[in-house]
Order: sequence, then structure tokens, then C-alpha cells
Amino acid sequence: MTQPTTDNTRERILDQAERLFAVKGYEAVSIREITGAADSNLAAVNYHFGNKMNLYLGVFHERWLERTRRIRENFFSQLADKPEPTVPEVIGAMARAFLDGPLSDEERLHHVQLMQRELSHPGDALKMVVEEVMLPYNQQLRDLIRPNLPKNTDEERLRLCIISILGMTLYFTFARPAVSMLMGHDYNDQFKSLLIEHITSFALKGLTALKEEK
Amino acid sequence: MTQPTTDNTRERILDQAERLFAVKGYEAVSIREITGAADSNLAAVNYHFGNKMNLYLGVFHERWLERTRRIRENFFSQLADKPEPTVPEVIGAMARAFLDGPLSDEERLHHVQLMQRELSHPGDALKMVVEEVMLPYNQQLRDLIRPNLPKNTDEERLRLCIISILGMTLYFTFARPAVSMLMGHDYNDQFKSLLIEHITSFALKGLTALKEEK
DNA sequence: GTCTATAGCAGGATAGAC
DNA sequence: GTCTATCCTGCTATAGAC
Repeated sequence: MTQPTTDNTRERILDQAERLFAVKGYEAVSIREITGAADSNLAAVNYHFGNKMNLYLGVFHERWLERTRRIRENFFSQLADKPEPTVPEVIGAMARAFLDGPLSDEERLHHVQLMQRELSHPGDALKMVVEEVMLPYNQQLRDLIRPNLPKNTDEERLRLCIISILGMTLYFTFARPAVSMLMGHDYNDQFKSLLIEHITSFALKGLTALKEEK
Repeated sequence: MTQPTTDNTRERILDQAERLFAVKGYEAVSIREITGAADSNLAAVNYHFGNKMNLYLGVFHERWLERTRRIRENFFSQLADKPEPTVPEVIGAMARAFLDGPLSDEERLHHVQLMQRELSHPGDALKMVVEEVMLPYNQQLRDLIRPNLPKNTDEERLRLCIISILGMTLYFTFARPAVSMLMGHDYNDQFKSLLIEHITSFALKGLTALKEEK
């Protein structure tokens, strides 16, 4: 009675596929493993998605994209009552949305890992990731920050700054095992707060480099 | 006559394995593909390395590690005539060593891609990468920078800054396709110079966040 | 829409000749 | 050290019963 009898199988497959693709990577995961974890039949993937690659793209279109929407909503809701947010407010909201936002720790990790794979080993989903998510999000961040910068700020340098800030934030997420080893402790709530604080202050100062162009 | 008749096959396999593992990832590459590209026999991998995973680890031990050594040497040689380098000199040398150092563009990309894979999808080589390379390199950077910071600088915050700077630099290397799309142009020499300049100034300013702890 | 069965193939690994 | 031949496993994908 909980579900209106609609395709539960398809959803379970998408859930498990996202998790497994994120953790192990596309080639390392077999359809057998996915359907096994989803408690469905081996043939279900081919029935619902045609083939394995299509399932992978389906994960991006039907799961990953929806998550980015939630992250972005969280980001904007933090700024909702601020018609003209300051730079630290913008950066802080961004870092919080990514590191402590609406996703569970596991979701967040999988989300960034999937993105990460496409960025460093471009595949069929990269174009979508960049054009539908990264480009618009980068632009929105620029537009929010630019009013607080000198009028003659170089557009190209501003873009580099935004990429740096996002790159830094992503890095702290996907390289979590390495960061833990380097810092000598786990990703608990206290450490996440420290990270958000660090990213905000580091990026805020970093942006001041824009004010001193010759 | 060029080579003293020693195991040329083994070396060719390592070369091609590194390239292919970096470009496609461990699971996506077959032994057949590697030995084919290396102009050697299918059985050569098993003869020289025992199995596929051992070849992968061999790539890290016999190729990847050697490259990090060259990058580090390049870094130190830039600072050789400066007994007490300033912060921008240290950061600039680091960025140059990574983005425009002793490696060819292709080598550099493969090098960072391999590292990237281990960081975001931890495997058998991660421990080695972190313990033998990242930990000591992070520490060396800290030791070079600390003398230029206030005495009471928080060690943990300094660590986070170093990780941020390296993360940013790595990001600009491995996410090259995405960065190109976001910036609207290619990675030519001019753009690399701009990147080095950007990283140096952004990181220099970012570090000033350490001076204002309450 | 779900399942079984199986085709058809590619993969890692090894044995044994040279 | 190199090569061929081969084993065996596991994969994707599909056909066809239910």
C-alpha cells in the first residue's frame, strides 16, 4: 500500500546502481552484482534500461541530477533572507550545502564520487555534468559575488577563483580517506564544521587577490 | 646496442600499463590490451609480475614513485638558492613543479590521474601514496612556510591550508577537460602560466586567514 | 514485467614447447 | 624469457516461457 504498484524494481536498480558505480566504478561493477543487490532478476536491467551504459546514464539523469537540485536548493535557502549577501555568506552557504547539506553522508560521498569519475576520466556523462550543472552553478556563484568586488575585476580571474573554491570543496569530499590520514582523524561533525569554517575563511581571503591586479 | 640486452619487455609493459591504467582505469584495461600495446606476448605480464594487480602495484612502485621524486627535485631546485624562501616563492615553486615541471604534459596527466583514482577510490596503492608521498610532502611544505607565519599559528589550520593548496593544484590538473569547458579554452602555455600565477596569489592570500584567528 | 536458460564472447591465468 | 594453445570463469545480452 505504500507504493502505487508502480515499477519498484526500476527504482531499486537505480539506487543500487548509483551506490555501486560510485564505490567501485563503472567497469568494476557487473549487472549481476547490481541486480543481486537490488533483489531483482538479472534480465531486469536490460528490460528497463536496454544495456549497462544506459543504466549508468540513467543514474545521472534520474538520481544524480536530482541531488544537485537539492544541493542547490539548500544553498539558495540559506541565502533566502539576504537580498544582497556578503562574500563570506555566499561561500559559507556553498561549503555548507556541499559538506553538510541535505544529503546523508553516504549520499554525499556517492554523489561526489560519481562526479569525480566523470571529471577525471571523461565519459558519456561529462558533457551533461558540465553543461547542465557546473556551468550554471559557477555562473550563479559569480553573479552573487561580483557585486562585492571592484568594478574592473577581471572576469577570467574570477572564474578561476570560483573553480578553485569548488575544487577545494570537492577535494575535501572525495579525497576523504587521504584527508583523514593526513589530518590524523575522522570526518565527524566537529571536523566538518572546521572544514566549512576553513573553506570559508581561506576562500574569502583568496578572493582578495582579485583586488590587487596591476 | 642501445640497451644492455636487459629486460626490455618488462619496461615496455610498465610504460604501457601506466598509460592505460591512467587513461581508462584498472578494471577497464585488459592484460591483452597492455601486452598488445607493449608489443609483447600475452603471457609476459604473468611471467614478469605474477598477475594483473601486481602489475598495477608495480606501476606505482617503479614508475609513479620515481615521478614524484622528479617533481620534488624540481620543486627544491627552484628554492635551492633561497635559504629562507618567502611564502609566494614556496607556493609558486610548488605550482610550477606540478603544472609546468619536469614532466611532459602527457606524463603529468597520467601521473595525476593515477593518484586521483587512488584518492577517490581507495585501493591497494592508497596507503603507499599517502604515507610515502603525501605525508612527507605536506610536512615539507608546512616546514617551509611556518617560519613566515605568526608563532602561535594553529597546526591543524595550517595543515588544512596546505591540503587546500595541493587539492586546488591537483584539481586543475586532473579535471582539465571540465576546466577547459568552464573557462572556454584549451590548456596552452599561456593558460598554464595564468594558472600558476592564479594559484600562487590565491593561496598566498588564503594563507593570511591563519593570521586572524581569535 | 518477471523469470530461466543460454548464446556468445572476453577476461585472467597457466602449462608446456621452444 | 618468449610464445602458443587452452582452460575456465564471469560477463553482457537476448530469446522465449510464464
